[in-house]
Amino acid sequence: MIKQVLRDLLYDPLNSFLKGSLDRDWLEIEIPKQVDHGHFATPISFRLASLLKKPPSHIANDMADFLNSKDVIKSCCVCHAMNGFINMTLTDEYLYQYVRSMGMRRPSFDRVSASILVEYVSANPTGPLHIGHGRWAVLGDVICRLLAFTGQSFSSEFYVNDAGNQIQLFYDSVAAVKDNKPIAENGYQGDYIYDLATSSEDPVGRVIQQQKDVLASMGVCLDNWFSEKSLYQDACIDEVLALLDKQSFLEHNEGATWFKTTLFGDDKDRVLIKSDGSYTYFLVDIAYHYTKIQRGYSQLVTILGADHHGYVKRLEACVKALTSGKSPVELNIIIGQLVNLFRDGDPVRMSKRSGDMIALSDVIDEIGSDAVRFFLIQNSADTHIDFDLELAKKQSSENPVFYIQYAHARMHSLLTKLDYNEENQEDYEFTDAETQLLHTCSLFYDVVWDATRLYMPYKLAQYAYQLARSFHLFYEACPMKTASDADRQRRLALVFSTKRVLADVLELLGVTAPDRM
RNA sequence: GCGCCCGUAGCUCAGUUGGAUAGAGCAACGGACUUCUAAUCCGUGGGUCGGGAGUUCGACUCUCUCCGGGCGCGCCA
Repeated sequence: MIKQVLRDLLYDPLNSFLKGSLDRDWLEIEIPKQVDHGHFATPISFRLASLLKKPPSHIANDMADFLNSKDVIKSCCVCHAMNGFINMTLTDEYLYQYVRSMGMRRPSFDRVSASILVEYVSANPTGPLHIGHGRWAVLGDVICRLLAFTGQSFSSEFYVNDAGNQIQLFYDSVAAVKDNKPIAENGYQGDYIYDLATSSEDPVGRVIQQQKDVLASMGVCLDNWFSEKSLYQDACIDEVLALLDKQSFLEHNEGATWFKTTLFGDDKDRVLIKSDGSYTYFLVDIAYHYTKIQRGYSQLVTILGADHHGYVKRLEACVKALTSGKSPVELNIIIGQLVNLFRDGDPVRMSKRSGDMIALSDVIDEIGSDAVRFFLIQNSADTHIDFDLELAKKQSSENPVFYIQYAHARMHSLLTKLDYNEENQEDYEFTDAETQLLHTCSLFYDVVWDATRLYMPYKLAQYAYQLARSFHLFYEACPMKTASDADRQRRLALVFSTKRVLADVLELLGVTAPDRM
């Protein structure tokens, strides 16, 4: 990672400047918003101001002078102090060699956690997935791709709610249609119920298969599909009750058994065994989380829709109680805000119970997996998405997916048509547009790492756009066909490196990187 | 009533341990195609960061309060 490289480069000189009192964490590397402030900058003088009792600008000036006097810095970087910041401009050759080295090997990323389980989608198998499920799916999938890319130990899982009241209601609804009886008031009413009723196959099994197929059609494959029903067959529900009881987390009241979740910050205590003796969903879910912990995961990542955020405190209480007195397990819940579908500005209804809903599969059929994935991943999970189907279909500059893919197609075209020879590179005098492209490329691993450790995959989508933009700009400013041999080979080398980065980015996003469009 | 999320340019959004003159894209307007793919690029205009108060060298960022929008608050799943 380039920031790490710079931090390592600056640490020793600055530490000697400060006579050995430099804390590594203070040496923060930023990317200036304005290009004339250099490629990178550090605001370290602000941190040191109170310690040294000098104004930041003085400290920055002294440090920049000191750094520029050091041969090891001077060979790769020019430092200049401005407004208290130390701005750094890397030499073209250093930047180029760094970007080139990125293609040779990946850096060794830190561990996020010893072993991670990512649970996502986990929709009820009582009907088709909708666009919101699509969002959790892409979120989870890109997170998993990032975890794999950065060498983490992890697994992904879909929790199948194939037991309980809703399932019974679903079976009843299908059975009613088969018997030519009306579906109950609170039953499932969609057209798909009538389709399912024409088959002798188990409707739940068919819905699960359909969900798998839809996810696969958008490039989402989970490692494990965990059945809720299987929990009833194991002894783990009893084990969980015994475990909670032993630690006095349970309470019997009004004929029911309660879990004192208020001990762990919940608003009120929750029922686990109803007065009629049946189990609540929550109890079974605790058993599910018990198995996660038993399976040895040290971090549990769970993606929930915003319509379930009221459940967060309960889950946190559950994990805290189950690990009480043991080594802690980190629970990391990501809330994805809801998605509203629009067509030409008009909202499209998505009620599960009514017949007129648009399923995720319909959206994928209409606009394609690439566009669906990109539109669902490009914003922070915290923002509500208004997803306009007509916009996503447009093949124009309004549509970022095409902008990015077109960049890749252009790169491929250049490299095949202009006969790039990797050995011919010897010129390191880059123009502004070339340097700017190199700089953007150099940030790739840093973006990957931020997106991974913060569980913010949208940062990667934004980087994809930024990289495509840098490239299109370079493309306009730097002709290759008509350039001198030296210019052409230097630029093609840059195209070659950029293409590799962009292909990696698109692979991480699960969006195709077309060679021609 | 309580809890979580959001409010930044006409629109969609970045801005994450508080730091430079608040940034992009789209849309609008004006330009560039005998070309390596114009699905592109260049230029212009556009802001009381929802309102107010506080914390300090410094606040879009932290605290409080109010306003507006979304979603939750079952012995449902």
